[in-house]
Amino acid sequence: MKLSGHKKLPLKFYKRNVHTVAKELLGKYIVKKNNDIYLCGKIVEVEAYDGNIDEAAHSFRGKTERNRVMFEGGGKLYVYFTYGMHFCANVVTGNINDGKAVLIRAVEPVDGIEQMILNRFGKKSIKENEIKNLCNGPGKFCKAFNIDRNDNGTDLTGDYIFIIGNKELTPDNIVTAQRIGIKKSVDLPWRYYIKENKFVSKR
DNA sequence: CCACGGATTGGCT
DNA sequence: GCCAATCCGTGGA
Repeated sequence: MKLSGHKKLPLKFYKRNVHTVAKELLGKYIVKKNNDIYLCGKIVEVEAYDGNIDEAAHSFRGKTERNRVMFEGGGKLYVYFTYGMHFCANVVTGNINDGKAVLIRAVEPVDGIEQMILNRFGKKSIKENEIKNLCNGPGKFCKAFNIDRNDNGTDLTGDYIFIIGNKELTPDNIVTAQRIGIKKSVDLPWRYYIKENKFVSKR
């Protein structure tokens, strides 16, 4: 795809309500420069986390060394390590000290797919019907995009990791559902994904 | 100070 | 469907 055809999202985009940002991130393209090539994926599934009222949010009990990026204001990438082996990436939203972020749960591979395959499986190619397994989960997405603790705190208005697109890309068929894999605040319907998209982690 | 368990994944039954 | 893998931040003692 042509990166030049889309505009990089400005800081203003991120400094808004976490649910507004979550839904508007759907359909947009997240880009990461990796080994001189651009990895690009269409965001198809996200979850909102709000430290004020959401016990499942890392920010719920206040700022710590681990979650401090969640408090640095909209437009940063918050990356954390979990289960002893996986990384998950979040787009921080709102203002400084809000403690709100959007977890990227799944993307549809668009560009740099060979490099994603290499990052995920350490080999050059996979079967065509395995492509949907490249980034259909928060840990899988980070592995494919080579996102780890070094990327925590990345400024998304820079040219290393950023998100591109415009308002027209926002899908009109967004499903709202309960979040996945959490034990607290399980009833909050804060998971959003594109209806019938094959690259969503779970339907 | 230390035991617990997690915003997950993949392999095996 | 079930469960092990494998760190390390965090909360309770």
